[in-house]
Amino acid sequence: MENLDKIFNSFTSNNFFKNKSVLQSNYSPDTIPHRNEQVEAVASILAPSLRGEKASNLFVYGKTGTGKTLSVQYVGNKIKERVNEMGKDYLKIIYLNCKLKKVADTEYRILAELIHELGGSVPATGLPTDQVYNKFVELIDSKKQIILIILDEIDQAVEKISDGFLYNLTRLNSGLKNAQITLVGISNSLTFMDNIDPRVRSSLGEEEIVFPPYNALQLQDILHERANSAFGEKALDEGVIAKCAAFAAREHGDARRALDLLRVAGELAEREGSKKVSLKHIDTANDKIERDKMLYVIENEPKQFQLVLKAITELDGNSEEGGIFTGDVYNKYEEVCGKTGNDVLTQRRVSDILAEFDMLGIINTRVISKGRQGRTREIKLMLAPNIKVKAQEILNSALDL
DNA sequence: AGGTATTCACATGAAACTATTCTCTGAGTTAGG
DNA sequence: TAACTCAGAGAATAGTTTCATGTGAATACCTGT
Repeated sequence: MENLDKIFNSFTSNNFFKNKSVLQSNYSPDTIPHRNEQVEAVASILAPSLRGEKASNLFVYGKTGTGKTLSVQYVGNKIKERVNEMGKDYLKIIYLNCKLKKVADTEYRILAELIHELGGSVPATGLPTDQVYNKFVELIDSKKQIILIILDEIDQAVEKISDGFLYNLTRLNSGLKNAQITLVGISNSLTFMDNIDPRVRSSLGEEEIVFPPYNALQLQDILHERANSAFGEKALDEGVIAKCAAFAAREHGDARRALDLLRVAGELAEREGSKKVSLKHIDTANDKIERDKMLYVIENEPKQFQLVLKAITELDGNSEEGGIFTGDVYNKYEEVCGKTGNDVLTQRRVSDILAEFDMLGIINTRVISKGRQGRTREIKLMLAPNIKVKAQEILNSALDL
């Protein structure tokens, strides 16, 4: 029991976290370093809504962790504040993350969510979509107002739904007498606009802003700023921030990643009861993040995928020299299916599953020709030994072995 | 020896099938007028 | 009578199978020296 005391003590006495929430991903800071240009651009595009006029639709691109969402929300809040100061209420801002499953991954659900945000309500199912549209129109057109709809991760939604829905949204304005809608789309994919209905492209992309990735120096600035309010004095070793920034810069300048890294490193140091975050903690944190991400993916993979992965992990290491090939995996996979009483998929499908694992980075494959022995994929399992052990445990319990 | 043709063991594509989830429609139900 | 609810028909979707075609190089088979 004295162990418990030790754990609790390290949390109460050694509080070098002044305010951990600053490092969490949903925290929104007062300033956004190195994004002045973009923030100003967003602001000037959306500014007309201050006067109750319709602003141009805006489309924002950029990789994850480049501050897109943050900047847009920031500007949105400022505008909203300003409008409230002026004592008006003709502006409504709705933020919707299209990636959230079960909330916004069908046209119907997105609309339902929008209506919900506006204070209306619709049944979870049962109504035809155009009626939901009508309800939505009715709701917003009841008075003169500007509706600013921010659709985050819009590429995810379109992938699932099709762009017809965006077309409908952009066309909605022409049927409105009082209200006007401004759409702000945020996309992680730079090529998103390329395969979209031209009509949608022209109306949604009236204005476009690209968010470039941060470089290592910029990441350092960001980290410094947040670290100052997150940690107590002298809680970080020399070079900790530089190292975090360097790690994240390697991953296309993902600031979120950098902050996660710093936070996890801090948590590790805290748990250890050490007074400072050292470089070593960063490495451990990096491993841990990587590991947790991998294991999370593996755990949530569909059963058949897990069966295939199980087959690969069994072959990995103990297989005779020369690597693992598709045929080997398939045989092993059949065996595993037999043991666990699962249906056996065709080789064709397993081939696709392998390709998907490749995409996820769980395995690495290369198509090689072995001459008379045919053509196949050479497969390498990309899990570090300690992760592999853990992964096998997860697979075994998921497959009741 | 040098050149061609075969052949293997899958890769890669397209289309069709299937089970599940969504959407829509109309009948039945409810409640207010 | 209008609004709501719900079951079932029909449409969309994801996961998978079937069928078809493609592929790189080791190996087999020629061919002429």
